[in-house]
Amino acid sequence: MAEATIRDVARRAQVSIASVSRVLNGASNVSEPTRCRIEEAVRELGYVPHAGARSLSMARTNALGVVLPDLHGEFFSEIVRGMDREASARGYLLLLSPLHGESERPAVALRAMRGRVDGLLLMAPQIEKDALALALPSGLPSVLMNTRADMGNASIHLDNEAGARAVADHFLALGRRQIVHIAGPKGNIDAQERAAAFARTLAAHGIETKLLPGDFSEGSGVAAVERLLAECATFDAIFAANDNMAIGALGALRRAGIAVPDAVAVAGFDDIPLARHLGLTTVRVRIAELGQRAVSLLLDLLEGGDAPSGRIDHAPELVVRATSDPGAAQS
Amino acid sequence: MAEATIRDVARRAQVSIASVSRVLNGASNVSEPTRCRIEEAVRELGYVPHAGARSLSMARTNALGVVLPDLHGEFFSEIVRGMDREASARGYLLLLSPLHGESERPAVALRAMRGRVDGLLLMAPQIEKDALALALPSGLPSVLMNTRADMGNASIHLDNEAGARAVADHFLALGRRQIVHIAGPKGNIDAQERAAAFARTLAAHGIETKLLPGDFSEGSGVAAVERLLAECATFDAIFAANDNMAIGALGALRRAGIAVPDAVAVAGFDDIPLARHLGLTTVRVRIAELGQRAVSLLLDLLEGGDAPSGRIDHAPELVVRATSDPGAAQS
DNA sequence: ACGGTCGTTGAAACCGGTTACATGACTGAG
DNA sequence: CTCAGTCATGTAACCGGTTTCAACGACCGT
Repeated sequence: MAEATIRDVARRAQVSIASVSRVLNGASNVSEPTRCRIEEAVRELGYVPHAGARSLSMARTNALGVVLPDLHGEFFSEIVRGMDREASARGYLLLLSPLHGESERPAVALRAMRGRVDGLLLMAPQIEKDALALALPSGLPSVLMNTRADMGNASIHLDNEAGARAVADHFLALGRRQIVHIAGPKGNIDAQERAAAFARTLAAHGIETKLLPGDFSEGSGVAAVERLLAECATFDAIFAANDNMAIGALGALRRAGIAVPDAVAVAGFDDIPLARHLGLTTVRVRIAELGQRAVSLLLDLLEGGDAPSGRIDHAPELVVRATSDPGAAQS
Repeated sequence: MAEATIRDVARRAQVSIASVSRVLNGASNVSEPTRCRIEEAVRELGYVPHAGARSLSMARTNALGVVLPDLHGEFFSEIVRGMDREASARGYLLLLSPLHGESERPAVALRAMRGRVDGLLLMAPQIEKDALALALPSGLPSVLMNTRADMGNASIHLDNEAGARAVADHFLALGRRQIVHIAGPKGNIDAQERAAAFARTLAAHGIETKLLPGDFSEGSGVAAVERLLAECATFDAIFAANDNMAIGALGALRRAGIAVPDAVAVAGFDDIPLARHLGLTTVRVRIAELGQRAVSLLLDLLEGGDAPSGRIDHAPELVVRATSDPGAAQS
């Protein structure tokens, strides 16, 4: 049988659809007997309101669009978990649209959201400012996460600079001087900021950073270390632009019989759950919290009407563990 | 300015909305000059079709509802990744609705999906058959994952029994005889099946399984081991109902100075990415593939019209690593 | 007995699209 | 020259709800 509609309910209860709608939405001005008849009809027909139709007429969907790049592993789950926590606490659903294949036009993904969601969460560290401005649906309240553009949109930014600086200072304090950075993807703003701040901090102490390419994948961390070994390079510390690569590097070092942290200290960025288990020194981002705050900001924007506008900064924090400090306590 | 509608475009291009709709959907029967005028109007107004309205009239949303329990860590990200891979490859979006707080009525989450999605993916290992039958919207094609009920719905099941048996056999082959099982949540069907099959297999060899309660969280794995130690129990192998708990157990054993695998072998279930890094022996589920297959099944159901109906079985596979075999190769 | 008020109800417009069908111009065959 | 058949286009119904507004009856005070 086809799904029952509000009209079926109305017919069965011998009332108009208006009354049914009122009962469904808990309007007060319906007499007791009528309400009962309607509720019974609803029950008998197993009627469930059609959310799509409702959002059309109310111009409100109770859903948020989430557009993420092809995130690796735990970063993805953590951020979605955080977003979901806040969203469902406030009665919203999450509509996921991965931007995978950075090649693909982001515009497509964004356009598909029109009329489906009340607001948009967009994380696009790869996209150029102009492309982004073009792709962003103008009518949709949006929160940008870790993007370059700053065009009046509410946004939340990770303080990559502070994080990278903390790692540099930490390495310096450990007395390391031959320092390697495994960078993230070329166009990625987070990767760029981390690399730049890291190199700058070291340079201020007269130390040159050896830069290796990477793409945020574990494999690229492995490759970077293998390349160092092949070149017979000497180094006593590695800072990878994210934990995934740091973990790859760690594995490669272990296989090569290089002592961590004695010979080489290693640090990552993100503090994914795995980092704790492996004793990886890293920069804690509180990823879930980042997602949660982004949603919270967006919903305030939506519900409050007035913009707390804001550009929020999300501050990271250095977590020292065994890969840089042999005596590091479990944390 | 408010978002442009199809009528605005029509007015601007001096045509009827029908023609605009035709151009938008690539219908062939529109003359070249008209098409151009319309395309230009679309561009000038920055018009983007309203997906919600479209789905209402087409009775098709191109979205799939995903209802998951409050999954832990990597299991969640892996399964969503798999689902998303298949869904977006076939042009669908994912609408997430966590069923968190198992207390909360699942019915609410499911009802909210009506009219928003074309099909439903439901993973609810906790829910009783009757409750599920009640909550499932009848008109919505659904794929059930790891649920007890089998009510004509398409479903995909993990072969928990085979997995648990494999672990039992493995422990026996290692010569372990004092074996502990850390169980999952009480009402969880996966947990129940694993525990039952494990105990049964051991019993067939005259070995009694010591059963400890758990809830799939890492902390409960820690707690279980601590309890064993407090009781001064003797044991030489632990099978946790999932990797998270196994990892917790591993940490607790390490802190207690108990050698793994020499004194105690440890195994988990799921093979989350973390398991590989920690060298945890486990049962590989290929979680992402599970999600992908579920979506694939659902879409075949939707698009093919005819039901490949099927109940698909997803076979797991034992992966032996360092926590049960000192010489285990990296894998 | 009458006008006014209130609470309940229904008719109909609307949200933004799609699409069946009608219309009218134009073409080619008989 | 007429008639059937195309083709491009427009009109209007429809998808399943919400909401405005008017109608209606009961009840009230005078």
